[in-house]
Amino acid sequence: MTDIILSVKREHGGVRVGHSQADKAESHDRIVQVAAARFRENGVGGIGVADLMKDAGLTHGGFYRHFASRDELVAEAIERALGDGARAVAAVAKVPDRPLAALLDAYLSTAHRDALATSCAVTTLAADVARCNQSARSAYTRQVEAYLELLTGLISSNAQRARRRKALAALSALVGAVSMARAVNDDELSREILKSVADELKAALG
Amino acid sequence: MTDIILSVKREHGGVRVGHSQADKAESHDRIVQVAAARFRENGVGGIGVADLMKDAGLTHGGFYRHFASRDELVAEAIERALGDGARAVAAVAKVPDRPLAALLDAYLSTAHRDALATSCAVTTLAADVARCNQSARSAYTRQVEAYLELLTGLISSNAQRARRRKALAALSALVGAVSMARAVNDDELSREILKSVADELKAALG
DNA sequence: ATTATCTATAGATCTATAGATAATGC
DNA sequence: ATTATCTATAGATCTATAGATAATGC
Repeated sequence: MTDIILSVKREHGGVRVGHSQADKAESHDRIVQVAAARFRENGVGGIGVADLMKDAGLTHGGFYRHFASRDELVAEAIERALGDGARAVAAVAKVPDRPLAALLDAYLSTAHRDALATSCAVTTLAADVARCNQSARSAYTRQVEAYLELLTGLISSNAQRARRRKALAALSALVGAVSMARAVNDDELSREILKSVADELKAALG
Repeated sequence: MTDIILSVKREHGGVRVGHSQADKAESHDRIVQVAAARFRENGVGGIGVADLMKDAGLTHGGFYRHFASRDELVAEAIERALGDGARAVAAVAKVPDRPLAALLDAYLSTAHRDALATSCAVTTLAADVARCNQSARSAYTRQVEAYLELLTGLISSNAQRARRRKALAALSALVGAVSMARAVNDDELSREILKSVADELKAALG
């Protein structure tokens, strides 16, 4: 509704700081974005308000003009993280040639395994979300359903029920494979997990 | 080597407390056991030394005569949690009739989904272990290999390589299914995930 | 005048340590 | 004498708040 005006930032305490409403919206967005990344890297409990604000280029005292509590940021950041992953997956699924294989290869790549900050939150934040408030869990549930619809559409099978069941098994395998591939400290085994699940799913769903 | 003598506990500060070496070994074991349970329930960072000691019936000051640091307990407790799960799975796999189906049904039961404190650490602690020291990650890796050997032996297929690949995909699906079943806040979807993966795996591996 | 951010700090909690207490075990 | 545990506390860290500062926007 209100126009977003990109205002020039001014000096304050030696650091360029904005004070307009547009600046505030930008700051809010930046805090959520930083939190969405750092929560995936360190776990939801693994980074504090002060460090998050520092990462966002702000001081931690300003935090509570943006959020009533840390929990409020947690809810927003988890929804953001889930949305980030959703967009990435949707993009891959639009590959013209063999979208299912492209999706499986991307999800089960070492790049996805290692890029925690931008990784799929359905895997990376599963344990944290299970201990979270209902709003975060609802966002997670919607994301799972979105993945299932996407996969169901890409699976070649006659019966709708069989496709749904295969999609559930495939999504579970993706989530479990990346979880384990990150936890083991044997890189050969880690790669074997990713490769085997990719091969097995291609055979089962192709 | 040394005989474990169960000594009678004496009064101390109004609470029965033991002071023998056997008592110390018991205390140590109890702390690790409590931690293995609470870390699975609350996450490794979700409970402090004082609360763990309270749960073990001790005061938190005594902690550092048992462990050099909290991290040392984390390593021991994660190994314990992994071992607990391994024993439970091995027990189910010894069911005389259709051990594979029994294993899949037990792992994918709502009981296992809900019993966080005693649940399989390969699923429950995956994200925490990924951020842990090498000793915890080595224990996790060994446990994954143990599950794979167990599953490989239960899968009916000719080629050894195919069985190994199927075992990797099956274990991934188990881990992912339970992770998601815990995080979603829609019980119908949660049960559908568990049931569909059980059906799909039975069809793929039977 | 209002407000977005900053500086400073209160209060809670957490890891770790020091010294006291009461038992064990030679 | 040694030691397993307890009481008490130091020091660090974390969430949240209060009041100051410097900008926006009427």
